[in-house]
Amino acid sequence: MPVKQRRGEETKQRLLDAALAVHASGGVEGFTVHAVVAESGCSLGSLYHHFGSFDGLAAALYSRCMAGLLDDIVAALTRARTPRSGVRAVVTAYLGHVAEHADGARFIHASAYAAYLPAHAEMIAAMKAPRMARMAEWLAPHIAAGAVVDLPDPLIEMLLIGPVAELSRRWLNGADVDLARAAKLLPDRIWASLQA
Amino acid sequence: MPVKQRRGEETKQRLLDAALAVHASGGVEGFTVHAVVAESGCSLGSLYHHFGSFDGLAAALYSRCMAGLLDDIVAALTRARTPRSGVRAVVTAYLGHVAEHADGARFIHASAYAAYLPAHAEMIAAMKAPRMARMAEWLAPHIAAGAVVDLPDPLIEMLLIGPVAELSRRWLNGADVDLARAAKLLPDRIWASLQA
DNA sequence: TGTACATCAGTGAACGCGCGTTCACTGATGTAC
DNA sequence: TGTACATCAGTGAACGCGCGTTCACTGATGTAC
Repeated sequence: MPVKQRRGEETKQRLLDAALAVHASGGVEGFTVHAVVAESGCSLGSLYHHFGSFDGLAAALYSRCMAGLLDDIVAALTRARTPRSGVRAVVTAYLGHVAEHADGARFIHASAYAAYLPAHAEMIAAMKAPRMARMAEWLAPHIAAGAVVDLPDPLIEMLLIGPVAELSRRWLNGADVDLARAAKLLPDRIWASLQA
Repeated sequence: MPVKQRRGEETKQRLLDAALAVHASGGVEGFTVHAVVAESGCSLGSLYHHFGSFDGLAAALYSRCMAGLLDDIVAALTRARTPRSGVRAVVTAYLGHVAEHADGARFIHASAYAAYLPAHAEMIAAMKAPRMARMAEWLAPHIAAGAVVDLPDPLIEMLLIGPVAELSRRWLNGADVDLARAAKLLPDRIWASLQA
């Protein structure tokens, strides 16, 4: 049986950290294996040893960033009781995460049309599925009780996440947007669109 | 004085058409000068003669696609009288445009974090400004009359466009989404979030 | 406890491919007189 | 009307750079007995 060594995990994390830093400072254009390796202090061979390919590293980084975002949202949602406070929790958790982890959020958004997502679709789906399920479980009783509109599957998510995601995208692109103010004003407006 | 020749404009359009086709079939990864030139039947030199660089061509294509989308939205909005019908007009026009010009919409969305947008920011801003102004003009009296919520600048746009943009992104990425059904259900929900 | 050994982890020079770009050139167009 | 000529438009082989990847190798770790 294969016996993993501890330092291997440390090296992987160091490479992922370096990749995020390179993407944050150099954008999609500066995001290359050689730049990541130079930033990390690890060797090129180590990167390939642990991730198999540069796309593999990018997919792993996406997965780590997205897990962080979803975990923050799920945690906030779990604390909420009413659907209205649930909407507020999701919106503020999303915007708070973006503000606090701007580099990770930028990487997530910039990955939208990248080839490494379809290439590692199963791994990413496995990461997303349980977290999305917890959100759906939270929401279901409120839909059943008639408090939240009963819409075809993705539309509720679109109404809830759409405005927040679009706003984050602008802010991440350097537009002059006040996230804190949006976190105060948007929840009630979005709740209005979801209330039955 | 420089005298432009007619065939120049035809060549430019042929190159832009080819670029869109290449992006549609090969994605961001297949989107290269050589692929575009091969698809177009024009020469590499012609591309550089007219666009200066490959980024220049990409920016011009983005501008053409975005102008098409905004023109459709503005035209639909102009026909509407009430704010409620205006919201419906924008949502259906956006989704209709995406369905009918999927390649162009995909190029727009995939360009979000590309380097050629900041590099040609003035040209793109010049294309957007008058169209955005017409939408703002349409909306202003309804805000003044107290029919639409008075929110800080980008938030109204986020509430209106966010869910639609996010849904389009999913559909363009191949998710199983019913755009026609969304066009029927979303407008009233979005209107609920904008009504004062 | 200590030594042998299988396997994991790490190294970095070298490679080949394909990218965006250049450039010296020919051909087409439209204006001047 | 016809010819000269300036400029626009189009051509494609060639170039160099930087990308992702490979590979033969050394070193570290942890288990077996």
